[in-house]
Amino acid sequence: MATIKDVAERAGVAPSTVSYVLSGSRKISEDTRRAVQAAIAELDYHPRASARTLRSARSDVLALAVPRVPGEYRAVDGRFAIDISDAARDHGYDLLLMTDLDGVGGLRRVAGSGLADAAVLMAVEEQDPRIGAMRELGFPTVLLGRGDDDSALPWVDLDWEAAVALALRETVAAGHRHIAFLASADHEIAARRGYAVHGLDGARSAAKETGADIGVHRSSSDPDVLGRRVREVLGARSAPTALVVQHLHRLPHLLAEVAAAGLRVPEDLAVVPVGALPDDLGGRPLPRIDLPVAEMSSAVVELAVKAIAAAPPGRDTQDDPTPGLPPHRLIEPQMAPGLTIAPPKMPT
Amino acid sequence: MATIKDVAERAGVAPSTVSYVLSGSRKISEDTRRAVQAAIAELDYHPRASARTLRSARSDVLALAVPRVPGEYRAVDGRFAIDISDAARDHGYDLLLMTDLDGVGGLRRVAGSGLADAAVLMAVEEQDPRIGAMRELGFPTVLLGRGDDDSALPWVDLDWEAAVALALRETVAAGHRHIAFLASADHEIAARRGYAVHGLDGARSAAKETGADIGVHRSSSDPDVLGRRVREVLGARSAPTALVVQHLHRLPHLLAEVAAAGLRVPEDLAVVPVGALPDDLGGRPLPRIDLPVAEMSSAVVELAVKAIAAAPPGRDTQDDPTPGLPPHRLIEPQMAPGLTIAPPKMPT
DNA sequence: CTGTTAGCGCCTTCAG
DNA sequence: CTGAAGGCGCTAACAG
Repeated sequence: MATIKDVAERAGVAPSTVSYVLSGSRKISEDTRRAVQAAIAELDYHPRASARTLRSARSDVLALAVPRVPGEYRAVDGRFAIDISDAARDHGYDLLLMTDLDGVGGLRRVAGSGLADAAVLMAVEEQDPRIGAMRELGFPTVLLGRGDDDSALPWVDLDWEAAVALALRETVAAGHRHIAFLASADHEIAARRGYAVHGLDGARSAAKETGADIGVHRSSSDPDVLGRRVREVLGARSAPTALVVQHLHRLPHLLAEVAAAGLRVPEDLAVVPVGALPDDLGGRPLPRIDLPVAEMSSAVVELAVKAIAAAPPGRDTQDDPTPGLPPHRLIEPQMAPGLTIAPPKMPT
Repeated sequence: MATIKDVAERAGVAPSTVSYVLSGSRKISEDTRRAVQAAIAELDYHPRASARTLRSARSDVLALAVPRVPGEYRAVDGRFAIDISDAARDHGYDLLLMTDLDGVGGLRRVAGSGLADAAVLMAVEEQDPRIGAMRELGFPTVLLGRGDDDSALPWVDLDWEAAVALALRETVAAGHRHIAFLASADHEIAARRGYAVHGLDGARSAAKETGADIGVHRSSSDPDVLGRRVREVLGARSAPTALVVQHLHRLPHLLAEVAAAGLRVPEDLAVVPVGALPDDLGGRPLPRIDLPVAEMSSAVVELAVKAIAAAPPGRDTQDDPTPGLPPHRLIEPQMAPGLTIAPPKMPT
């Protein structure tokens, strides 16, 4: 294991010179630089991360806190983990994956021990205890998904209101007049999750704006309940010609219900998912609004890096009066390109 | 940011005493211990990870190298990342997610800088350059999936041969005599990927053992090609009554083809996926062999921890003659409980 | 049973 | 333009 001293010796210079060559924070003569770099290559020298971190109070690591429900797995978590890792790398950071079953303990440890410089909190819930804990510690933290209190911490989220409104507007533009909107599940709405609430808002404003007949229906995580509601909606007297779906967890199940009702997609019923991951679709090329994972990941890392710059580690910025609101990024939704919403069979 | 010195001062003891209380590597009187622990709690003291690592040459971090194809995302990668993180935590390790687009560079850096104590390599390919690089560095490394050379590094994999054989045997046991086995895709077989090769072996041995008519067909990552082959198989004169599928990437597409051929599942055709993730199934309760992600994750972390213990960091063990073969874990496949394979409509 | 001390590898003043 | 020195926080070998 080569150290900076070994490199210096081999290059015939002082250790500090090697350090300066590495950091570039001082002018070094061309000859010296070359000698040093040759020595580095020959010895396969790598600076010890721990020594750097100890000195500089910066680890160049971001922590990603993934919520974990035992026995359950949400595909979106893994997807974001990978993309956020890519984004972090682009900014010179490594990513530490925290899947803590016991809530806030792991995050406290990582923050307190200086293992990471900032945290990204996924799947933020109302009254998430992690938010308070991180604020109390004065630890730079960014939320993926809006919390209830916009002034608390920086955050990034898809603009769910705009997304649902866009999907509905496009559906109307395709000629549909009777549209069903399948919103989030009961318990998500009851918990006033951001995406659930804002999605409903979007449906409301689209209905007002377009004047179309838009029926709003809640989903359910119980397949049986969901199936019953879908059958009700599709079997009603003035059945919808299009279905805009925000609750995608059971989309294949839902499509099976549609098929079982004797309806073909999209001839009899256009189906438009909102906030979709590729896996949600079961391989079907539906017109849709994708969840912009890469863009959200990039944005959340950018905010994390900014938060680190604003709160230099090593000093308690706890009593800092937070000059102004924390920043946020509301990501604009877009229809997936290259697909069009089929028109209704018989326009009414 | 409290240090061990602050704690010592507040407790009226020496810094080393605090250290000993923390590590438990020395007898400490009850009174002293209590005083120290009170001080720790009052100051909310956390040991600096970087200082510990610098001293001990151990970071208590595992690196997970996830292969990345730009613009592509494999759901299985995210799934394993989360589960391996859980498993690492159980062993006292944190997990660093490496999604390096430029191959072996990131791994070298993490290994050389001491950021991690060991690496887990996902989705190992034949002739994977990362394997040689890690061996050369003498860095503890474990493979998730078999490489071609079993003596190279410790590894963990599902026993794909047993899995395919089991699925076929169970299908035969359900009464089927004409079975189609949809193997891995052309390019996977051409590349001699472990799971592809071993899956074919399993089909061969099951055919011999049961005497059933088992047709082996290669899959394709091209949906059109796959569709054509499936139609051929299902439309043949002696059409199969069951389909055992190892290539799950396009399962929903495949099921759509089956439906388009006018066949109902499972009445007309039993479908049995092998090595499935929940997402692969599109919500359908098919009889199947699941990919045992949790078990594989746990096993891979165990081997990584053992590899660390065998190669104490800080000393070059490069010239160690590797006393005996590296360990491995071949995970035994199991049919998903609570589901049965439907018998054929008209046994032949 | 507890205290003192040296040093892990690096960076960054300060001197030359 | 380069070198020497101190200290980041912690642990483990030496005292006592």
